[in-house]
Amino acid sequence: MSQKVFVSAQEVADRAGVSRSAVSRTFTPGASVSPETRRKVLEAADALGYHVNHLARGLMRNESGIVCLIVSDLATPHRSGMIKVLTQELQHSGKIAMLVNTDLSDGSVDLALRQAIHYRADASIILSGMPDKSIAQLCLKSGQRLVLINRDDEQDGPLRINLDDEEAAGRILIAFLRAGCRKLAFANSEAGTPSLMARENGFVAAARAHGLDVVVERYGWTGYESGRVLAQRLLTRNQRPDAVFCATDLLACGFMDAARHQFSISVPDQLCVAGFDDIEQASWASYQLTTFAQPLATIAREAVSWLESGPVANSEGRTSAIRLHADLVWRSSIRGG
Amino acid sequence: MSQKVFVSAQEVADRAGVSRSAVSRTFTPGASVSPETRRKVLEAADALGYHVNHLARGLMRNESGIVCLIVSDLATPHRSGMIKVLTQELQHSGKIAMLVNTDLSDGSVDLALRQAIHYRADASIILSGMPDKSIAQLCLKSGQRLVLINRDDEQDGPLRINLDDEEAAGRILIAFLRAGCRKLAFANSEAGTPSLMARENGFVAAARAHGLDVVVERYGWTGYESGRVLAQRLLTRNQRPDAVFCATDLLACGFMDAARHQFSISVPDQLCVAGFDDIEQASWASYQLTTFAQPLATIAREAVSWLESGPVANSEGRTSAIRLHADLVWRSSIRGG
DNA sequence: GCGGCATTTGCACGCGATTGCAAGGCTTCC
DNA sequence: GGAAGCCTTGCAATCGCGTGCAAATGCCGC
Repeated sequence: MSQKVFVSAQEVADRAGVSRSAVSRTFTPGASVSPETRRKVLEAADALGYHVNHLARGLMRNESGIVCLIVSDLATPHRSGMIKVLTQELQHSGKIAMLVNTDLSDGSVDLALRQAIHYRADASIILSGMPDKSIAQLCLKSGQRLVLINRDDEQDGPLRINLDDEEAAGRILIAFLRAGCRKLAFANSEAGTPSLMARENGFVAAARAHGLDVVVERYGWTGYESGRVLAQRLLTRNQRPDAVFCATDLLACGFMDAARHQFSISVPDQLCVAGFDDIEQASWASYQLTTFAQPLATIAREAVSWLESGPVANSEGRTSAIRLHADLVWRSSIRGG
Repeated sequence: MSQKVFVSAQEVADRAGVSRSAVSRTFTPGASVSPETRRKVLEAADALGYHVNHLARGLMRNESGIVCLIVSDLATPHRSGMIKVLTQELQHSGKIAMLVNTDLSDGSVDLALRQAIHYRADASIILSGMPDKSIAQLCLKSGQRLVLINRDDEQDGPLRINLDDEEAAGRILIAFLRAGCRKLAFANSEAGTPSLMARENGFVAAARAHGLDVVVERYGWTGYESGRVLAQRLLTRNQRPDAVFCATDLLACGFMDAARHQFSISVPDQLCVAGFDDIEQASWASYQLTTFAQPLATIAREAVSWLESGPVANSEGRTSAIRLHADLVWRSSIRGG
């Protein structure tokens, strides 16, 4: 194997008997090159295995084609599903994803984020519960476009994509009522992110509108284990709930497991359960969880097409916001249907 | 907000009253700069909000700091867990991850991969079942370092990290025998990746060594649904198995669910089940699956430290291979213990 | 045959950084 | 005091590419 690995535009130019500019123009859409020259260049490029160096191109164009995904709870079913559709959509539009994992607590997060900025990423998509607005600020100040998914930062500039959590909460309440439930509970984590709180508040408000109270319990991180603890707390009360809306499918799975295996409560006969996200596990036979599906494909498409719309039209801080509808996926964790 | 977004080294140099080289050297570890100059530079840099442009640096140094993660089945619990630890480890060592999703079947995969190469990624880590060796070849030819995880390509150059699948299969056989099982089955997908086949072959061989036969069934993709189908096929046989080793936890979950909810078979009383990977769901109360834990942290550490060891010492194709041990995680899907 | 016009091509500069080389400053020692 | 040697520093070349500008080419109509 030769020591010299990459071919430069100069070498292609030499072989094709044209100038280096001609090579550059051949690979620049919309540039003025004659068919004949283009043919010669492409031929030489192919023979030499030439490819445009994106580092150099990004340097010149001042636009790298890199989109930075800033993610916490990476391994969670919902988040990984989101990453999957986002990377697909990005690749589809010729961009490439850089991944910044914000799970760690040491300084490496900050470091990686700065890294991403130093690579002059064109944009960042934040799917992180991290309440730290400074990240977003940093991205904006670096001239990146910014997409916030399921966060509700009151900020100018970014595209904000959210679900109509309150409305969904109202719908699930109706479903509980139809099933004959009256002793309502809401199981939440302590994360306190806007979407989680919207679900909680929407549920409580809807119940109140029907003259009903909701027992709200919050605990820990938004995961399976927290669901179990929440079940422990809610199912040992004097007035045991007969319906619980969990802020997340993961919580719901933990909740159901504790209810069944620990308290021998039958779902949905004695207890109706609903979740949110429609992760894969919600459809598993052991859960059959009624839940709300996040429109992942739509979210990804909206996000990427907004990014593609170019860095223009940014009328000095005009905020764009998209509010999407979450479909109710009906399964057997609620009676009736 | 001003139009000019980024500060260049020149501006820092001007403000600090030094030359551009001094600025560069200040941000290059090991370069020769006097404490006094360094102080002035850092001060100016801080005031102006200067950061090294990694695109330009990568261009000069011919090493970008980018590591490309080539992944299929991104949203799978095991894969997303792998990605999580890898990104953490990479960030920890000052590198940044680019994500290429190989799930799509259209040309965008190839495109994204080439993209990654065009960004002059220093290395690629392949966690993809994709049997396409050409990807690996392409990476190597581009002068990248390459890490293959749980694949067994017979190739020179890359670091290959594998588990001792056969040995693990032997251990689980012993567990089944201890539980009194004699009618053994193996549930596999049709993916046919080396590690899956190693588990199958190892299990069959170990059984044969004990004078026992194994019913092997393969179906579809390595996911929950396939597990259900496999259960359907294996549990309707005349001689119903009393122990099944599933090539993957996801298969095992589907298998258990079908066994319980569709065939009303009690696990582990009437059927012992084991899986592989130790995904989060394996520990959920509904499954309590006995399985093998992939040493994710170790894999990530080995991979990244090998990458850090630099592009040297590549004695023209010397292959490095690491074989790791998978710990058996004992839960209640097998009798006894 | 020639001027006018549109298209193509090459030159040369710039993007933002790294780095070899040589000049300059300082200490040290004879 | 002066030569030797080390540490700093600036100059200038380089990395691979994009692009404005002017020269060159080709085509058309008169």
